[in-house]
Amino acid sequence: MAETLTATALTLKDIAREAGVSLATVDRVLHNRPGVRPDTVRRVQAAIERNAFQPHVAAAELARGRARRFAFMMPSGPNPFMQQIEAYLGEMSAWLSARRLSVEMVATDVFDPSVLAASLETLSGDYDGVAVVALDHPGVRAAINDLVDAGTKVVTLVSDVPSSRRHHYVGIDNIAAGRTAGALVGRLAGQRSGKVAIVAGSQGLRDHAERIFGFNQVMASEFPALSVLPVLEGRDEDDRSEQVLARLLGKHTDIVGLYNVGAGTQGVAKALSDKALSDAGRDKVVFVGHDVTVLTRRLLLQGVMDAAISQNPGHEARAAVRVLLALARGEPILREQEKIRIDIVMRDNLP
Amino acid sequence: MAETLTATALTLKDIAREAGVSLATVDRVLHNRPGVRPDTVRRVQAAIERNAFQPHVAAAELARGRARRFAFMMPSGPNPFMQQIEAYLGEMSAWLSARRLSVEMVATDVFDPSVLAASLETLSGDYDGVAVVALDHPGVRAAINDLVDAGTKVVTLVSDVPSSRRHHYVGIDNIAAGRTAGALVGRLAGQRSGKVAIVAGSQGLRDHAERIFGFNQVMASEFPALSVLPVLEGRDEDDRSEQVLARLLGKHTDIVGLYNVGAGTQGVAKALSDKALSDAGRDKVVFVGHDVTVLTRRLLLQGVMDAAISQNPGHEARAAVRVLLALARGEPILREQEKIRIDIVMRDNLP
DNA sequence: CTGTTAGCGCTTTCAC
DNA sequence: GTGAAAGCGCTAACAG
Repeated sequence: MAETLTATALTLKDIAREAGVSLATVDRVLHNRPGVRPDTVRRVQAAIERNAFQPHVAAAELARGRARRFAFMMPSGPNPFMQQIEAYLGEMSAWLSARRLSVEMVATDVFDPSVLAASLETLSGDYDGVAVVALDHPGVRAAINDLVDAGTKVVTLVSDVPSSRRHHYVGIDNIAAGRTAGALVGRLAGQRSGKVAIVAGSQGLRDHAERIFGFNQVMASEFPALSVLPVLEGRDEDDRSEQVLARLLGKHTDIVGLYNVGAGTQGVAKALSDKALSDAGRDKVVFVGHDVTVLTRRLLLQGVMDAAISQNPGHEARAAVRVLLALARGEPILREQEKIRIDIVMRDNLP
Repeated sequence: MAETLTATALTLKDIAREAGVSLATVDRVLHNRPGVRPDTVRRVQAAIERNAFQPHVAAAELARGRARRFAFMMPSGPNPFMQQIEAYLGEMSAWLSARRLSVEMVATDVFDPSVLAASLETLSGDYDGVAVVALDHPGVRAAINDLVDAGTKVVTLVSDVPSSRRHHYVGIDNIAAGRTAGALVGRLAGQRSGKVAIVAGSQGLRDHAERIFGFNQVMASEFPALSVLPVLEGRDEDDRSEQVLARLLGKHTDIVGLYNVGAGTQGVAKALSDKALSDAGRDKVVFVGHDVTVLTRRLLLQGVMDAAISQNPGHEARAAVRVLLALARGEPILREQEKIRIDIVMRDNLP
């Protein structure tokens, strides 16, 4: 009826006694440090495993004594989603300082590869870990690899550079996110047939490109009654997004669905509601976008937007910190815990 | 350009010096222990605040030395969702023992209030914290309050007893979950009109009742073309769920949507697919249920089920442990982190 | 290659 | 009321 989960509370000293060696030797084996004879290693490891020994993290942390410094390299400029991540990092400050951790925010132009690469290089040596919203570009990849080679733990955040040797990626699977968006547009359009528009920031951004890829995949295979129009690029800006979309809506009268891949949501919504006014009787265009911000929350509540595909910014902020910490300490990463899910947010499950 | 989040690393000793008292006194003030003159308290508090002092958790944990024991009281019997929670607790075992925490699983008949209350009473005194999947009943409420009065930290899990003095609830807002289900059934049904069926375990269960309430709310206000049939009760059992649903499907030929509130999914799916065979040409019934299990995952992939409303069992398990730990240590709870979201899971965003 | 030892920053007796 | 001092279980520097 009652089942216990836990090893008994042994200490290094117990293991040392059992293996017939000193504390220091056990410590060396525990951290695979050199300078121990192979069969001493085996003897100690046997004792450790036999007892399922887990060193007490609090004691280790205290003894190590060193404060750890992490840097977060974020896009400069006003991106509401990034601001949310920064805000959640701010909320962790008590948690951080109770663990003698510091995180510093570094703003840079992440869209210019050479600027981003240069900024990354300046971080070298000063930090135990770096989280970076990265652009997938050879220069950036090299900068990341340099950091890694210098012993810094590197985590890519939101946007990945899979070809680099970064230790971990904290963010969603953007292809799956695009597929999810496609399924939603298709399903919510019901029996209707017609055209579907896509507004993206730029197809040069890896995450946008991947989302579009996933979206098209689903549309092509599952919703033959809907045809996808060529991708519009709004550079994540409101004005430009509004213009390009308004023009498209003018040209095609049978648009039933819209996928907004990036930001520029304000402009997209504007173009859409202008159209709604002009063709009163008709069914509303199904509108799916990304991320829950002050704006998208309002649009969802108003029924202008039907669903937002979202990655929880609070979770991303905390996961990035926890992963960097685990990497720095040499602890295992709880993959299940740190995985970022693709959330579907509609009016009734707004967080 | 670079903004730092963190207090400088002061120690108790620094505060003691600054306030002109000893370590012990600062410690007493820090934990509002008695035996300190009021104005000494003020002086010390001033120093603490002036420096935004945060005691080092690792040092505190180490010095306290005591291992903490938590109990999880879970329903006996094979409920896949509960089994997932237990499995995720199991995965935490290394994490737990590295912190000298133990969690014990206690199975009991949570559906019988007197049995549950009695089981809770037996826990008194032995544990620092208890997480319980609770039935909302006066006897259970009293048992929870007794535990709280005895100094045990109590967290309700998945199913709440809001009228008790439990310290925290780890679970979703079931009314909102029901509303989300309603919105999905309604939206996915498209332009169709017809009837909608509900299969629940029992309307006596608080979470089921709340979900149904939310579901009906949305149906009534937003989908006038759909009419909801009286709730079927399947006791969360496959056979019974299949029978009652099959009968209903036979009686009404115009059922376009189905909401399965609890378990018994296997039976529900069976009844549904039998019907699908019999009326080939017609549109499939929109089927929305709860939780991602081996079974619902398969049904989603097969397209039998359209969406699952889900609460992340891994997150719930970890949140319950973290909340109990924070309560036991007297640390603040990160509400944002511990909040359980209502996930909408469709085929393409299966976790 | 291995052992000894001095802390890390708190908590907790036990004296005063 | 308040303070002094002995650890908690590790790590790291130094000795051997």
